[in-house]
Amino acid sequence: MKDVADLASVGTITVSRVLRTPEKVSEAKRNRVQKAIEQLGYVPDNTAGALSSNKSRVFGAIVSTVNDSVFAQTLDGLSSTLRAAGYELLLTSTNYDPTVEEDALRALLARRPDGIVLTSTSHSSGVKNLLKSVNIPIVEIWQLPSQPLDIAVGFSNFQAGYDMAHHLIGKGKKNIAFIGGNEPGNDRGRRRRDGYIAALADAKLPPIIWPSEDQDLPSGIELGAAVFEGCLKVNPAINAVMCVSDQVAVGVLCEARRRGVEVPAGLSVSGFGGFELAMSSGFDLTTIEIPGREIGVASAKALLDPEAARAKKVIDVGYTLIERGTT
Amino acid sequence: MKDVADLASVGTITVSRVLRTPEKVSEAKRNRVQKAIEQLGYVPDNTAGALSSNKSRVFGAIVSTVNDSVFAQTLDGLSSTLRAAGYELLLTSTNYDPTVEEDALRALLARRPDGIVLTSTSHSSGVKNLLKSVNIPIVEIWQLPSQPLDIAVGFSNFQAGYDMAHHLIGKGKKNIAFIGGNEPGNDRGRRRRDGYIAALADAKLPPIIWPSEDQDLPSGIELGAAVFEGCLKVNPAINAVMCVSDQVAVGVLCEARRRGVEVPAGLSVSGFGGFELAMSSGFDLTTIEIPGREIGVASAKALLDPEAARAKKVIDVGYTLIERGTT
DNA sequence: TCTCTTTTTGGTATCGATACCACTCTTGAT
DNA sequence: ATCAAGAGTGGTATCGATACCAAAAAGAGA
Repeated sequence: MKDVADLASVGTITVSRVLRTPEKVSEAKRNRVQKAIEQLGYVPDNTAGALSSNKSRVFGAIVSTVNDSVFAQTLDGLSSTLRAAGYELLLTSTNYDPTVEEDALRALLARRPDGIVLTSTSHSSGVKNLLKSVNIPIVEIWQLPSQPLDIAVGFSNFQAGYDMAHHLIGKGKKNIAFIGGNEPGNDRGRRRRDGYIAALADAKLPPIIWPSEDQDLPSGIELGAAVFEGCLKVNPAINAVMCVSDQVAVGVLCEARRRGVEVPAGLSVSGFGGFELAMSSGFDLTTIEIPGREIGVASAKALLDPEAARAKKVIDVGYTLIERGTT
Repeated sequence: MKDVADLASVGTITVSRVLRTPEKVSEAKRNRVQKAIEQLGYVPDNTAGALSSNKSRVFGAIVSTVNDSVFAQTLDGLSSTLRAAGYELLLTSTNYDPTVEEDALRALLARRPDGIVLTSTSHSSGVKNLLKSVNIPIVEIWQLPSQPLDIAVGFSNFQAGYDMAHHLIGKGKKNIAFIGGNEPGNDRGRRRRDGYIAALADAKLPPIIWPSEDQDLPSGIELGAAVFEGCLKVNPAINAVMCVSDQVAVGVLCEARRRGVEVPAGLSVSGFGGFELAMSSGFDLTTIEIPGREIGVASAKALLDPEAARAKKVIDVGYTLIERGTT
């Protein structure tokens, strides 16, 4: 930076100002400085800037997994929006292991981020203390927590589960099973299940949940395929399955086709998530679509302007129940 | 850090050593320091450490998209391995827009990363110059470049395309079409296509490629579904389609089922990628599986020990052709 | 016991930017 | 012509760690 300043015959502080607040520098000097930067191939050192200004221009994200298409969209929206504003994203994933969260957070805080995004909503006390001790915006995303730490961006999984169950009930189905939602560390699926239970209770229908907590079954598509043997055979009265995710629903649909089960006449199937596959022509799956990218964009905005976001506290991006051919 | 040092009655440098090289500090002082750290809830400031040591303990990644399940696995492997070694990952995605790469790289370099991972292999001269001017390990992943900038980790898309085409030829198919691979900015699909062309040339068969470069068609599952109208109707002799990705292949299979086309008797279908769906029970798709996570782990290792990696220069993780029911 | 090596420890300068304050130079109003 | 307000500019201290060097302590061999 000194070299640039010398070449342009200005003080170092002017170079700094050209980069951060160019409007406060006269045009003549600004041009001279910019030419010098170009000429020397100068790349500023943000680590130094972070130290002196106490602003790192970096945000941290702790996500449960990047390996999920709708999560990935969120990350995408987050990172693009932040980058457009001149910020960068420090990414850490916990792989749904809650014990990793505190370590990850500590490592993140050592980088002095200007804000943090978290995907989980239940935190250990160590995590809560760490978050309280730093004075930066904290954004919890996806599941809206009942007691937000600071700012929350997402939607209500409970309500989504309720709505979908209500939709199936409205189609005249009386024996509706809920499939999945018992993965440890993933409380979002559980909330949807709770919404389902509430909707059935309101309609005075008995809930059927499969698999039970203690059964160790594969998740995803394979779980859906296993439904026929594991669940429908045991309880043949079931004429609708509400799946915790689109992946599971696709598994059910594939297997239904193979077995010649008619959908939705013999069996209604619903999904959740707006997974690409569910939207494509092959399946025509009724599902709840979550605006994944929008969650990312909204949380980026919350990080960039925490005051405005704190005024709202909870930003509900909502969801859309998309009725298609499987119900 | 000064507070911690005072509380433990040692110099600040000793505190620093407890954190970075604990084996060089006597046990008594080490314990005292660690207790003081705990007691004060001290979180070290890595931005300051980065400035003085010229080592940021952060690596940068520029990926084309996070929104792809196999890519996501790579990111996952990368980030887990780095975090285990005490490093963090700064993530930037370009969304397949090559013009973004230079900007993203410049922003990344301002953070003084200790190394960089790139997914694309063709770079603008500005990017190349920037990379040359910094003296840190550069790892290009997925597609193995013919002229690696520094270190490369991946596999040969050309060879994978060749092998799959060879497999189909071995099944007695004579009219094999290649579907997809023309998305701008994604040269990996193009390489697979080139491998396909080479294999067909070796077998003295004419290549059929759809859609052509100038056709603007949706990609992914929908492209597969469009094959029947757009391609097979025009050229009914085609009895095998080799798809650029599993997504496209799944689209073909769905549509084939609907139309009652027998697979593989009437039409062989192959995919690429090892997308979860292709491995699950519903489709039984012949595909090429890429060890996505392993690419991430291997590139993390290359970043952490660049000398060992540079000795090899190119790390080929290979792929596996998985023959299933669709061919 | 003494010397010599090795280990452990601390003081001070330093990394590269920005904050803060002070100063100069405009500009426009009186 | 004089003054006030504001814009533009630069000097210097500072952020919080580590590098480098020197000194002290501990151990080893005679």
